[in-house]
Amino acid sequence: MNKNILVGNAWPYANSSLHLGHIAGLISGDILARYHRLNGDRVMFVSGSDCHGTPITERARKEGKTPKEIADYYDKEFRGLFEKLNFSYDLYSNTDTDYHKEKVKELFKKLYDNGYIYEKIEPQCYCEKCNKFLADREVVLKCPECGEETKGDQCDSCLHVPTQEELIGGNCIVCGSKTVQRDNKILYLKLPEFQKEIEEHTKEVEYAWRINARNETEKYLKQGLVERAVTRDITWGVEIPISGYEDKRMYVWIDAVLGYLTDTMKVCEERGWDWEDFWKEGRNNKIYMCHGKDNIVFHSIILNALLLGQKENYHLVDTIVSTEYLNYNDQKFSKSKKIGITALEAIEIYPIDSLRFHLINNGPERKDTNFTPEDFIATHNSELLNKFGNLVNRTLKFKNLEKIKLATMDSEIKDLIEITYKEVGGLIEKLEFREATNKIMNLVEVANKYYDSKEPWKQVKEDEQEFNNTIFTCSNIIANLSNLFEPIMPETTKKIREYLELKEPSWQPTYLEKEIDLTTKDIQALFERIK
RNA sequence: CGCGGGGUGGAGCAGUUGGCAGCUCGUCGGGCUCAUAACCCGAAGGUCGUAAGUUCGAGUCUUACCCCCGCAACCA
Repeated sequence: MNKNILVGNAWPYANSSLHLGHIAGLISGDILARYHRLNGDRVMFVSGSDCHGTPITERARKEGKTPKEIADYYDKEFRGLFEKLNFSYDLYSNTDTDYHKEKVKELFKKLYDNGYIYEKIEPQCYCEKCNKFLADREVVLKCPECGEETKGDQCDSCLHVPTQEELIGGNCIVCGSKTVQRDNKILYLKLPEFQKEIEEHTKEVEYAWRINARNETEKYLKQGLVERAVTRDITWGVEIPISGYEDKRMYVWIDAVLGYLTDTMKVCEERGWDWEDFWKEGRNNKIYMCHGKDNIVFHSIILNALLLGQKENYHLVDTIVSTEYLNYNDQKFSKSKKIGITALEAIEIYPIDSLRFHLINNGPERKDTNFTPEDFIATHNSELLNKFGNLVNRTLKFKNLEKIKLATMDSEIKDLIEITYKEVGGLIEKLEFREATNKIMNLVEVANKYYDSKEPWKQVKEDEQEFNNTIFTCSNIIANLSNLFEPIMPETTKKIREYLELKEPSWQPTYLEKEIDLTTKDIQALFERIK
């Protein structure tokens, strides 16, 4: 009955610090992973730092460092960040490990042997002084459209994309000397061969996708898939396991998306599990991929093509969890303009669980949303502290209350709790996390209303049994909130479990089974007011 | 005609197959005193971007138009 669930979080590129927008997308993965674990599913939640590629190489050259130094710096930063955010990864690795590189080479070789990767000889810009082939972005030329000086991949001023002919005679971005044309060997992935299979698979599963993923993927499929070059003329990256390509490296997107697979293999080796349970057909499994909207086609098309090309009965990606963008005070996050804050800065000044809650409850699920410090503080103070925190306080710190005694649970509340699990679970599986948090908050609100209607401050003087029923019912609501909020606010729910002496959380109604002695406990407020 | 997203009470958003316009925050008035002045009740506030059309009936369908935001950059 229980499923094998693979949750893949996009591999952040180790070239700059992550900001809140990245986290707003990646938090989805942690919600799904935690939710499925509570459900008793076997979960593999993986990610890692994407260390290779041309941008890091360029930057290293400019700063006089090695690409590895740059990648290592950010890899370390990302690890610290995700740990503080309590992302429950089964493995967070990076693309520069020997394990990853070896496995990727095997997978690449398989594609080649199966005929999906083939060699093409094409003339390309070559710098005789630097002694290397240049990528488009490494060629400087005068834009034939607007006349501005620009890089060869796209004109910064008029957005014109130069043709191959227009690049002829451009200059090398490094040494400035005039380039010559020379024949180069390039390996291409035959994406068109997978058009039909990917179309069919997409049709089958995309009802569960975010709308932007459907639109974007359908657009590419409609245009018809085109071949993609999968080799690059750089020295920083995964080697090409084909003879004659010793001086080239793999296109980063190929090795990065295969990281989900190599991470799974690694964890399974360590745990004695069968990695194929997560990646092959007929294993009662499901694959989620979580990332921003610009990553969609790499997961919905390229990764699936790489899996199909193995010809080994791989299970394709089921669900694309693609978020829109998060803006900061109505502007895009920008380092140079100093707009927004990095994730590291955010976790220094804001409570982690409140930040997680706010990024979900205010997250860019269907359209770009806006993060402002004022909104965040409103969420923290008004929603979390006033409603949820206060409910816990007014119950567990009721004046002179020494014990939560076993009593009779209000039956309507009991029904509501049971319904809430079903509804919230359904919403999470439909990727409607915002609505899921609203549903849980609804239970909090009902609890506060119930509390007021019972007036326990009167009951305590007039009818002890009724008073005990009220406190017992509220305590049980809180106990269940610790389950329901577990995917969203793991630190807070852990505190509640300590207060109420609850065992491991799970996605089913939980009720106190023994008296709780409050006199021995130091009950702290769950949230502190931000002023 | 480049592509895409969006315009709903002060703010942020829901509104599935067309059927009395909802939620959270904020504001105002009242209640309570268990609680971190938190909680509860009530009220005000919208001609659903504009115009025309289809319909017994449109926020929801059709057409035209207006406005905002992405799609280039260190950036998801």
